[in-house]
Amino acid sequence: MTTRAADDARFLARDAVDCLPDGGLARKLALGRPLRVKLGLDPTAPDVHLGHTVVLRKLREFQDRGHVVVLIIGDYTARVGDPSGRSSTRPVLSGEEIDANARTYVEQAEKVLDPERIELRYNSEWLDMSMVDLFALTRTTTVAQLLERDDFAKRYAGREPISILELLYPLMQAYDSVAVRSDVELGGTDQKFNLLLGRDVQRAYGVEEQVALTMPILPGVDGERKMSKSLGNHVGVTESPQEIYGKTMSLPDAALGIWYELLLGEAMAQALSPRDAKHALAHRLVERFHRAGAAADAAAHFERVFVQGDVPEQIEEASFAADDGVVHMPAVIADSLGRSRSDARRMLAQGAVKLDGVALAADDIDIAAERLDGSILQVGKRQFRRMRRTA
RNA sequence: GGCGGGAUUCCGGAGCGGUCAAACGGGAUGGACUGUAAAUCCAUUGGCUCAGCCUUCGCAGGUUCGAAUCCUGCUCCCGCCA
Repeated sequence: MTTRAADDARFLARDAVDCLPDGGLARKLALGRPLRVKLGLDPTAPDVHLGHTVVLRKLREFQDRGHVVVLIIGDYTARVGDPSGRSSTRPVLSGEEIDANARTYVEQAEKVLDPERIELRYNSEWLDMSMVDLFALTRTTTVAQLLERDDFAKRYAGREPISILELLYPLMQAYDSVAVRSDVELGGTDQKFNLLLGRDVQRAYGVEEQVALTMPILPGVDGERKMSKSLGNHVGVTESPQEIYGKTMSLPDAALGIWYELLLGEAMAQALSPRDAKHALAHRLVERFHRAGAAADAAAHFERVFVQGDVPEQIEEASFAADDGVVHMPAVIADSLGRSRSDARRMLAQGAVKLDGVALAADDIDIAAERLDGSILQVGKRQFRRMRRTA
């Protein structure tokens, strides 16, 4: 029993950065009951991306061993809004928006998690507390403790503003752990402080302390910075097979190893060339989030459009009108691609516009409608429209 | 409560009476190249009926032939002292 717990603990913590305190996870597992493994979700950004799946995959491992995942929708915190001053525009959301976002989030998370072993909770359930209760919560922690957190410490030292509300966020998150009696809380390494604070606060409330398990941060498609939607380097799990495949292929070779490790949970086969390894990775990621066969199609699309520089199989249609048999290209490009006309003119001037694969000259501003009708308009490398005349 | 600093184009950040649609960096887009939507190099980056015109520099007024730049009021933000 105890040996088994130790083995399980070793397995579950194998790719974690921290698993605190030492031996804590094995002790929890030795209790022999299903553990409550907590993950907090922010319902303001309902797009689950590959970075999130690192933690979700870990949760899944717990589920597969009979434990329960407690997903906490931070609806109350979202309603309060804006934790970091003006910097990150985090709008205050309405109840309906939060509900919708939460549903979307869970739906997407279930691409990785086992829906049968999820307990879904909303933190408004317990955070909508009285001042007296809030004071009790704030009494558990000192400002000095909160200032231990890296970003607070930096901003405090640099005399940058830190709002009281922001200081309260870690406490609220910690209280979530009290409320759901979590045995383990997961997060990225950037959550380490918050997860540990959860232990302190649980202890203050006389609740059994949770184990803090942190997973490495997945770098985004730029291979450098952490994957996040706001940095625009993310790959969403709901994106099209083509997008997932293409974005994965754009990953710098240097980041390949980390992606293999964190997303597939295995080392990259050394025998493969970076190119082949990346294709294999892209293939498996697409398969994970889409129907069987989608990966092969995406690979074919990639080969065709990016490697061969060819036209994709599926092209959106765009219509144009031409009263006098002549069309004004800047207007057509602007209308069909959603750019401004000035931008369209620049594209023309730079030779970025092709009609059926043939580049238009910079002075092809007005062209015959017959020439455009039925042909494929291409702007840049990857925007294609099949043109149809309407008038 | 007192004193001081600030609000600029997608972001950061110059500019401090004309030569400003506004330096520079980031991002984005396009081109070349490539196994790649990577890297690198080059170009573009407010709008338009485009050799010109129109709208931008927190908001509202004012001074001036002329203002992002000066003045007044307002809004918001930040810091210091108490």
